[in-house]
Amino acid sequence: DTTNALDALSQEGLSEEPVVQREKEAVGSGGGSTWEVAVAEERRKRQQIRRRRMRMKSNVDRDENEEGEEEEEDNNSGGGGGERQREHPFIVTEPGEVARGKKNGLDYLFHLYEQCREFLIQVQAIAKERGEKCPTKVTNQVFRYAKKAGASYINKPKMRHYVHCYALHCLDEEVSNELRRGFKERGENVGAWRQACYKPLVAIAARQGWDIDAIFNAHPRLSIWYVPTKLRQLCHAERNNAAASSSVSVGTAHLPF
Amino acid sequence: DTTNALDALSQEGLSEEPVVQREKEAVGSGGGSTWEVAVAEERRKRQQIRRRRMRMKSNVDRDENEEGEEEEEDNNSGGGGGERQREHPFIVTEPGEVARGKKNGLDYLFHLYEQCREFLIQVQAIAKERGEKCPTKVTNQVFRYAKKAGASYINKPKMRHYVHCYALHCLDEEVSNELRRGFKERGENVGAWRQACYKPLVAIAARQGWDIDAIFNAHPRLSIWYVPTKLRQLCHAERNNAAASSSVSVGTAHLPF
DNA sequence: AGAAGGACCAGTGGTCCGTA
DNA sequence: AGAAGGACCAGTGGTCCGTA
Repeated sequence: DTTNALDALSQEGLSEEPVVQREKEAVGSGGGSTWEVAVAEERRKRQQIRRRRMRMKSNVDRDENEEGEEEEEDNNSGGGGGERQREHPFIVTEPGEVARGKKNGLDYLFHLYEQCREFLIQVQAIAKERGEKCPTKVTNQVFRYAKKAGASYINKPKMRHYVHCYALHCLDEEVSNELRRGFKERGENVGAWRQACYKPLVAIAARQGWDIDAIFNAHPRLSIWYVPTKLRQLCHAERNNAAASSSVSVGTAHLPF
Repeated sequence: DTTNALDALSQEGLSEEPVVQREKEAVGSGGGSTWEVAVAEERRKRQQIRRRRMRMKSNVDRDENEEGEEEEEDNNSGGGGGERQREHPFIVTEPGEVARGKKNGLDYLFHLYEQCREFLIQVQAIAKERGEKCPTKVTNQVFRYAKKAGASYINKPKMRHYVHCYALHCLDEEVSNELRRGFKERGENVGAWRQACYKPLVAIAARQGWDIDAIFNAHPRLSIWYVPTKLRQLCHAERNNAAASSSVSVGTAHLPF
């Protein structure tokens, strides 16, 4: 069937890329600024803790090596033989286009969401058979099941990262397709395309009373995914903006306070 | 309003009862036996761990007291002034009957479920206002909110313990009321009444295709409560029993294997 | 620089079991 | 003996950040 064809298409050859350094993540736009400051502070604190822990850990590693032979330098094999390989990174592709080289396309990305749905359906069937609690969403349990079933290329951070892109694909395939074509043409990277998916979704929410949860739940393939935090926040912020500006235009006719 | 009247009714005077010893809990009836053995073993292991931890903890307590003055004997005040008092225990009451003495009646019990619903509605309103994730069930968050709002007599273990009793009250008030009258008349305790609530619920499930989750979700006041594990298990076990015996009666007409 | 995902963390559902 | 509930625990949703 077509499912496995797509799988095979994107699975040959896995990547090993060079390393550079790390950079601070840019803060997303479009929210209340005091809130963002608080978030940034919190993040800074955690980073400190993490770094301290990290340093301690590497000390321990060194200590554990003190006795025993000298390790070969530049040895990155880490002990065992089969290091788990990463998936190829995504690139922006047009609908129907297959990614060339060590890349995966967006049809493949969306296909992963369909696969998760199938795994959920299997988990649900098993739960019902056993009379156990039956998940309605793609939970940790489903990701675990997918891994056991051999779909090691499916993981939670990745799926959560692109949920809103899949949402746009479900809710307005025309708009989604046009966005892909535009971003491909301009040679934008996946991150830029991903960011751009938010805006049309907020526009859809605006037309439907801002209830993004209701919008997700009304769609049979989308209802099994948790609404991403950032999308929810954007809808909320934009609703407030819209309300504020409409109340200004109303308010000036009557009284501002 | 009537809400506060009921509250006041059950709040005067709090209990201080004598202490005896502890006993092993009887295992519930009506499930697969190999499974129950496994559960019992698991429980035994945990008990050992817990007891060991307990012993260590009381050693530490003693050590911490070593320096400092001798404590007065039989001092159970524990340091501060306002020890938190427990609620009066429930007794089986008829519908409309108010419990006498240091007891609470079952109308009061069911009233607590209505109060939780009101707290949930408030939590939902706040979440929507803030554009945050909106709970559909009575979650930890709701219990925390209830406590902060001063309803310290509401707590999770208690509410979860009697959910199925409330379910029967919601789903078939006639049957629920008759059960209460019968158990009161025979002078049964709350535990016995609570156990007896399972059977009519399973009968209701049997009539509706065994889907206890669907039954809970279809009822507006019940849908906000998680289906209790034991009720789910009983429905599952009974469904299998029913299927087995019907397949026997069918099987004998054709072939047993 | 951009991206994939191991691994962490705060707070959850669930309920045991020391306590009154 | 029967019951109320503090407190624990395994596994969750969420996502950071060291890694390729």
